[in-house]
Formats: sequence, structure tokens, C-alpha cells
Amino acid sequence: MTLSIYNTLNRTKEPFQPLNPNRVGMYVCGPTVYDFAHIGNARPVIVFDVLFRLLKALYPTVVYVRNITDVDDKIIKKSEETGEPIRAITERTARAFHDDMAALGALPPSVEPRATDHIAEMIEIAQRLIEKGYAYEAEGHVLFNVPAMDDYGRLSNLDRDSIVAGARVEVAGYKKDPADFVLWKPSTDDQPGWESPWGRGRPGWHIECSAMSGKYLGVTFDIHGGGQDLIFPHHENEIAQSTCAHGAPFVRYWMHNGYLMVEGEKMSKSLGNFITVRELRGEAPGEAIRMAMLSTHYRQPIDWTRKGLQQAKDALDRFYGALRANADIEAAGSEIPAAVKDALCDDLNTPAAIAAMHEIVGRLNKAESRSEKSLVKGDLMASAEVLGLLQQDPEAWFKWAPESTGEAVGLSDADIDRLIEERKAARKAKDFAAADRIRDDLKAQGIVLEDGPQGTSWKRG
RNA sequence: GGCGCGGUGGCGGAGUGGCUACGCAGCGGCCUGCAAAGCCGUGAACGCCGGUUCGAUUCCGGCCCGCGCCUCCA
Repeated sequence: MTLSIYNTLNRTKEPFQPLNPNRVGMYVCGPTVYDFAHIGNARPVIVFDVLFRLLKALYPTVVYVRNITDVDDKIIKKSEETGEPIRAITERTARAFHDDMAALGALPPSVEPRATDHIAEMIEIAQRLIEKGYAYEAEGHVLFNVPAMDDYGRLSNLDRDSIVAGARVEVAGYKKDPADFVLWKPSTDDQPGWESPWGRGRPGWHIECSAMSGKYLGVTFDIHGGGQDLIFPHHENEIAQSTCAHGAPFVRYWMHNGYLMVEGEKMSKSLGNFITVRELRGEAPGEAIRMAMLSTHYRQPIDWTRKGLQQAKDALDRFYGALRANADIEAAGSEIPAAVKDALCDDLNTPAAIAAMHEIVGRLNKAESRSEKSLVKGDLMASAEVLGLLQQDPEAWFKWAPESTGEAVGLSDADIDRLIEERKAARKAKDFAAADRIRDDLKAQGIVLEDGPQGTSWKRG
């Protein structure tokens, strides 16, 4: 089965045909590093990580570029508010981002360019746009002239008039057209800035993605992803900049993940329901967060709930339980099973792929011979890898404890093992009352015991 | 106002013009000292009203409800 992708540009599912099958290129808009990543930021990272893994399984080379935006007015504002130097903010936040995304099981992209390392490329694009008559200088700004481009608004399905009519911000007087947007803007002495043909200044937001995607993937490349909220204006403006500057098509397949709500409400700072990945990692393993995210198709809206996260964790308990029961079996083969591959090739249908994994887990639990177990375990591990799941040791999974439990409050692993030994002795002596008392005490502290053929194992509920 | 998305069983969530995933929860059974886990079995749904059709949850039209975007929020 060949990969098909829903292309926002044409609003249909299309067979994926890479420009060069030996080198597939994809670009995803990365974070602006001024604060911890929230759960909405995590969605595209996880979704496009699965796509990256799938593409790597299908094609010999995949170049995945995800930028870091380290020059932005929000960063400047943060620095003004806190007094922390800009460079310190961006470095610290980028590190936290990497740490969070790794915890969510996301592979690092092939290239992770920083905006501040590509100012020269941005200036060059702006200059080229001026030369070709698509942009103009005004009061130290360089602006893209929207009416100069024929089919501006195709991706977002907006025409210039409705953009202008819907504008919520007062239009600056130096703009030729109200829809024009900034490529370069002047900086004051206390703002970060770089020398340019238009004086000391800094880039607009959209230009960086055009510069960095062009540098690492070429003027025309295969896939560009991001959240639906970036369709307008960010991606629309990237298209305008890149196609007009290079006179060539830009992106062949545009992919956008759906929105995320929290407990039925839009996540916003004013509602106080802003959830950072950091916070959530204290409540559940990163892999459970990933599982919850992949349990809904990427284009559907997600309502993020505590209950949903718990359900994801329970599902992973079932998967890891099967692995723990077959810990001594070596997985055979590395081919992705057809059901999982077909699901993912159908526009990244991760819920269907997870359903197929449940079926495989059922077969693993039922398998009788070692050779059968080995084959089925191979199917499971290959499926898990492309989804970025089941990448840790089952014992480690079951021993995961929430931060709030803490060492002082909760039982240590050694304490638990000691109590299990005590209970074993009691059971041997047929003192079931004592044995059950130990089990009940542990259960009250969130530790569930399971007696199996190889002895007693435990997990944190 | 313009553009767009969603409404599936108790819950989460795929999908399909007829054979109605998958998981959790429930119920019955096997297993177990008893449990847990696992296995077997089982009930339960497609917002409303029309239309097309032999037949619609699936296609078309209208309506209701929820949500998003319309210059820098993934």
C-alpha cells in the first residue's frame, strides 16, 4: 500500500509521490523559545514524528527539518519583563524543549536550524523579492506586497478582501496595501538587530521558515507540516515569499494537525487551563502522553482530559503486560505488519494502527509455542517502533511513579520487593490472611501485585 | 459577514452504501488459595428533518448544537 496524505492545498487525500524517492524532505514549524512547551505544542511534534518514522521505513533517506525560532518579539518582551538576557532565555528554553520532546518519544529531526544563524539567508530573500517587485522598503521596514502575487490566499482559501475586512489590528501607515506583511523591521538600540541594506533590524516571523527550508531542503520540497492555526497567515506567507523569490513551486504536500482543547474548553492563559508538557510529565509517563495524542487521528480535534490520559496509560499497561509476560522471548523479524502499515499509510491513521496493535497483543497473549511468540513479538515491536511506542523496558514502565509520590512518601522499590518476599513466605506457609493483608496494604498505596508463573510482579496503578 | 472543522454505543475512538473496528467500563465463564493479569463469550451507537436508493450511520439538501481561522497562538 502506498502512502496517501491529506493535502491542505487541495483539501483531498492524495497519493504521496516524492520529488526524489531517494531523498524525501519534510519541514515542520518548530517552537518559539520563550516558555515551556505546552500540550498543544506537543501535538505536531508527536504527529510528525510518526510521519518521520513511517517515511524512514518507506524511503532510504528522509531529511526532516524543524526550526527553532530564537528571534521574536515575544522573546524580547519576556526578557524585558524578567531581566534575563535573551540568549539565556532561548538557550534554556530550547534545552527544556529537547528534554520534553525526548520524554514524549520524539526523535530529533535531521536538522534543527536556528533563526539567528540564518539572518543572511533571510536578507537575501528579502532583497530578491524587492528586485522582482514583490516587496518594497518603507521607513526601515521591508514589506511583502500582497497584491503583487496572483494566487495569494490559496492555502487558507481566503481572498485579500476578506483578510483586510477581518483585520483585527490597525494597519500601519507605511503599508501600500493593508494585507502587506513584514519581511524585515527596524530594531531600536536595545533590541536585537543585524546590519542589513535597510539599516539595523531583525526579520519578520514568516521569512525564517522560507530561508531555512530553502537552505536545507531546496526551493521545492515534499512535505510541510504544522498546526492548523498556522495556515493563515504563517504558511500562506511562506508560500508567497518562497514562490515569488525563487520563481518555483514551494511545497507539494501541506499537512496540518487539528486543534487541542482542554476538558472541553480552549486552552488559554486567561482560563487558567494552560497545561505544559513539564507539568504533565509529573503526572504520567511521557509515553502515555504520546499514546493519548496518537489515539485520535491527527486532523481531528482532541479534547485533552485527565481521563483520556489515564485510558492511554491503561492501554499501554496492556501492551507492556504482554511484553513483561514474554520478557524471555526474543522478537523475530522487523517488518511492520500489514495492518499497521496500511493504517499509517492511509493518511497517518494512528487510531487504526493502535487497534491493530491491540489485535497483535491479543495474539501474543494467546500464543503457545516459543516460535509463535517470537514471531508475534516481532510484529508487535516493529509496530511499536514506527509509532514510537514501547521503547522502554517493561519493568521500568510499571515502576514509573508520579512526582507527587516522592521518595519520602512512597515505598521504594526495595521496600516493595521485601514485602513481596514476606508475602511469598506467608503463602508458602498457607497463611493466606497474612499474605492478603500485605497485598491489600500495598494496594492502598497504589501498588498492584500479580502472581504469575514466574513469581509475583508488581506495578504502580 | 467570509472561510473551515466536528456531533458515532456508559466513556474514548476508527470506519463503511448492505456483512456495524478497537480499547476502557459492565455482565457471564475459564484460570487462581482468593485476587490481579490473561483467555473465551456477551449486551449496547451512528445530532434532527427531508431526498436519492431495493437498502444510508455512510451520498445530497436543510436545520440544530459545539468549535476554529480571518496579520504574527501548535
